[in-house]
Amino acid sequence: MTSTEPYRPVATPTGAEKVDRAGAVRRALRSLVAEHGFHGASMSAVAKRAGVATGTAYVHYESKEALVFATYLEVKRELGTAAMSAVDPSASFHERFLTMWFGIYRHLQLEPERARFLVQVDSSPFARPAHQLAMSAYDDPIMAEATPETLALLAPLPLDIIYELGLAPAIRLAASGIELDETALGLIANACWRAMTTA
Amino acid sequence: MTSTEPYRPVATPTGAEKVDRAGAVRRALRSLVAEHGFHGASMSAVAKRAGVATGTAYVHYESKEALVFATYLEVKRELGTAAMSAVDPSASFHERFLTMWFGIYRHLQLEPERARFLVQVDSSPFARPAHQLAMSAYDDPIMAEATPETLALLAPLPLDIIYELGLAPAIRLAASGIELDETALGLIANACWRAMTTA
DNA sequence: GTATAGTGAATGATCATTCAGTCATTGCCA
DNA sequence: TGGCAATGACTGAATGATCATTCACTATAC
Repeated sequence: MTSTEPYRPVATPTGAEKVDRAGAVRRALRSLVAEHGFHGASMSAVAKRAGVATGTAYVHYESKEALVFATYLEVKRELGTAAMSAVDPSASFHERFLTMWFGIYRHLQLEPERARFLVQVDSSPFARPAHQLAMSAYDDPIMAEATPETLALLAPLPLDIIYELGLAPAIRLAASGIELDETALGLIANACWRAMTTA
Repeated sequence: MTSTEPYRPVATPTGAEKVDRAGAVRRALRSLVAEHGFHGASMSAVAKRAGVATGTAYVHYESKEALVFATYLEVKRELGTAAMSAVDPSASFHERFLTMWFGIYRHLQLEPERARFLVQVDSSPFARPAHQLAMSAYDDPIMAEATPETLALLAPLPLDIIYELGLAPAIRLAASGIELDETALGLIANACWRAMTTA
C-alpha cells in the first residue's frame, strides 16, 4: 500500500538549535486567545498559526485543556520572574512593591497578548483549576513576598484580595492597551499601594 | 400535508401575567455563562435552561451575539440602578462613593451569576463592542457621578482607570464568591476610595 | 385573516480528537 | 565503522460530536 508522502521533514536550519514546536503551539494559543477569545482559538487555528500540523499539538499536549493549563503556567512563571528580576531585597517593602509593579507592567506591555491571555483565563471557569495547578506546580516568587514582616504592613485581608488590589491592576492595565505617561503610571502604582496597605 | 403537532401552547397560568420568554432566555444565558463560561453556553443549552425551544431564542434575538449584548446591557442597567438607589445626593462624595460601592456589591452578592457574567464579558473580545453599545444605548448613572466637582477629588487619570480602581473591585469580589465580614468589606471599599483619590 | 410567538427537527459548518503512515534519530550489534 | 531495528516527532485527512441558525408549520391575539 502506501501512497502520498505527507511529511515535510524539519529543515533544521544550518544544524542550529532545534525548533521548539511545543513552544510555538503555546505561543499560538496565547495570541489567538488574546485576539479572538477562546471562541476563536480552535486547535486547528492554533496549529496553523504555530506553523505545524493539527496532530502535532496532540503529540505535545493530551488535550486542549492541557494546552491551556501549560500555557497559563508558562505565562505565570515568566511573569513571576519578570516581577522579581529587578527587586533589591534590601530595599523597603514599598520600594520593592513598586519595582514589582513596574516589572509586571513593563513585561506585559512588551507583549500585551500575555496580559490579555491571563485576564481571560483568570475570569473564565478555567481560573479555579488553573490557580490550583499553578500553586502546586511551582513556587510563585511574587507570593513568596508575603512574609510575616510584609503582612504586618498590609490590610488584614485574604491574600487573593491583596493581590487583586495591589498587582492585578498592572496586569489589567497592560491588557487594556491604554498608553499612559510615566507620571500616570506612578500614580496608579501608588494608588495600588495605598489600596493594599492599611489606612 | 401537515403531520406532527409540535406546539405546546402557552399554559397561561390562570390568566395571570404573560410569561416573559425573552427574559428567561437572557437569564439562562447569564447563568450558563457564569457556570460554564461562553464555551458551555450553546444556544440549545440556553434554550433548554430557559424552558423554551431553540427557535424561540431566535424569535427574540437575531443572533447569539445580539443575545449576549442585550443580556450585558440589562445587567449593566440593573447594576446602575442598584448602585444609585440608596445614594443621598446631599451627602459627601466619599459617602456617596461608599454607598455606591456597597450598593453594587450587595446587588451582585444576591445573585453572583450577574457578577460572573459581567467579568467574563468584560475580559473577552466582546468587551469593546459591549462597552460601546452600552455607552450609546443608555445613560449610566454611575458615570454621571463624574462631574467637575467630583473629578477634582479624583486622581488625574482616565475615567476607565478610575472605575477600575474604585468600583470594579466590588464586581470582582462578588464574582469570586469570597465571603467576608462587614469589617473586611469596609476595609476594601475604603481601600478602593484611597486608590482612586489623590494621595 | 393577518400578524406574532412559538416549536423542534433539519442543515451545514466547525470543532476536538484520532490514526495510518512518513521521516529522523538513536542505540546496538557485528 | 557500517548497517538496521526501534523510538518518537510529525503529518493531514478522516471521524463523530456539537454548534449556530433556519424553516415549515401550529397556535394565539387582535
